[in-house]
Amino acid sequence: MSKKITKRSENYSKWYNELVVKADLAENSAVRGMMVIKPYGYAIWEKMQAELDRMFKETGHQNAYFPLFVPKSLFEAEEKNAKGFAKECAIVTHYRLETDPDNEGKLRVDPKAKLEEELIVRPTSEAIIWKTYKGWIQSYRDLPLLINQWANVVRWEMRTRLFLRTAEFLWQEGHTAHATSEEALIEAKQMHDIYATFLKDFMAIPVIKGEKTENERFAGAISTFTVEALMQDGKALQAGTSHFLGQNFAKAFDVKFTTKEGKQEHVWATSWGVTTRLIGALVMTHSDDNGLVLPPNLAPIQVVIVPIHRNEEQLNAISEVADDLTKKLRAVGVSVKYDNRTTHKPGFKFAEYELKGVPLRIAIGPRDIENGTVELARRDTLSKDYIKQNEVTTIVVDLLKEIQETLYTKALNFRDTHITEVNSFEEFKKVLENKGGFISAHWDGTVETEKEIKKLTKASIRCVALDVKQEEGVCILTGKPSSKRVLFAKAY
RNA sequence: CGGGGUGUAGCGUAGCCCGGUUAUCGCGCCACGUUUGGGACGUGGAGGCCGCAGGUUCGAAUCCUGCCACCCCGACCA
Repeated sequence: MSKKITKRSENYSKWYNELVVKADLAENSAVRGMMVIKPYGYAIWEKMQAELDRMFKETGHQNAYFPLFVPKSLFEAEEKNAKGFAKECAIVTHYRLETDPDNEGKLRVDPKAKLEEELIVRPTSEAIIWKTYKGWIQSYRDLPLLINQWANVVRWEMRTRLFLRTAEFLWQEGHTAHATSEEALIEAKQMHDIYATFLKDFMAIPVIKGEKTENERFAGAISTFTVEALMQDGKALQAGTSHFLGQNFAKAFDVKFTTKEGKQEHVWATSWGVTTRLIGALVMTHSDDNGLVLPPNLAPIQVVIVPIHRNEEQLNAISEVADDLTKKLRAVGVSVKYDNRTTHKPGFKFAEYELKGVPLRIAIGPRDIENGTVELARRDTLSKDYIKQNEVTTIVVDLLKEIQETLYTKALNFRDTHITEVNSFEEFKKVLENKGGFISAHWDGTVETEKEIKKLTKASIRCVALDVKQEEGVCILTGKPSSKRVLFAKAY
């Protein structure tokens, strides 16, 4: 059995197997890069959704749902946005099939059923949402409008990658409208903070909060705030973005409101989103050679109980203890699975739940029944201990908290030791090649230089950190003056 | 779309250069029995349009042509 993961760097997709599979839709199908999220993977997404949704609602947002299809004329209304996504759109041109007279039992597109106007499958929903907002906003009393949508979007990327860049993905997209520029900017920053907090507290992933350069900015945005994470292989991953859109969309869709003073003004907008890519980030941040390692706050199963027995009599005695523990743990909000399958041996189950990243495992055998103990094993450290049955609940609760913190600390430590300051282009290339991670360097602030560095090294500017300190220096490529360092990295 | 690589059972593969019995092996799957404190063992069994189409040949997994798919690297991107 070769389920054990031997080489971490080889391919993260081995870890994904528990969570997701590539969609096997049809032979010769043009559909590529779609994924099927398995129940266990989807359960993680549901937990993420629940926590994010709670945070959104606590900050005054509401959920709504907008259509999947965007008429082309609507889509092209905001020019920059349309241009940015034009190269990766799926387009609906017909609405009916008919039996193919030349091909028994087959269907073909009915040429008479051509749509007058093509429909774009949303790559993002700004257009359709702003078209709708136009009808909802008349007065300053209608503002702010704070709406979020949980949806799927389609981006027909030339090259897809499981989890990180699938052709269809799930996400949430928030779209807000405000009376003033200041208020919109505060909203964009607030959501940026919420993402950083979510990543830290639930995913145990440390992020760098920063702003994107003009070159990396969202199409149609004035500024893009990003949370950047670092994966175990030294590559950076954009984990979430929040955009200040200015009045671009309000102007494109003519969304105006009457101020208190009776003046007509365009509204100010934000949009922000995170996607199923976060599951990829989770996997690539914490997992080890034995498989997934899930932070307790997101693990669908936090504790698994495995019985060890020779006969039915023993199993019954163990089940009694297991059921009791299950009840007590559930009472304090711990999700527990008692795996009493008799079709698999304990060793098999141990390996299986390690692969699935279950944070804690309790094994109960005849010896434990005699001694009033259980064996408790941690997924993160792979260490084991015998503890008293009557102490299980308190120890488990504490340990889940501790594992959550340990995972974060470990990831933070890795991240911090992989931010390297360099002062020359030679040094830059050397660090990039040998160590990876973020490279903090001076840059002259031009798009040309950024593109040139990317061309030469494949590294891009991930962000200008919000907490960056002013510091005189010279651009590592051009030698022109620079007032602060920016963070470069190779990215997914 | 450009460069490189790979398609053999659910998964991983041998065979291909040099054409020739019934296509190899491991995992997984099914049945029965013995097992169960770290991925059990034995016996028996099922499962294959050898990516697709065409060609060469007495004969093709193997040689030739075309196509398709997937993987890696670029351009694009959350």
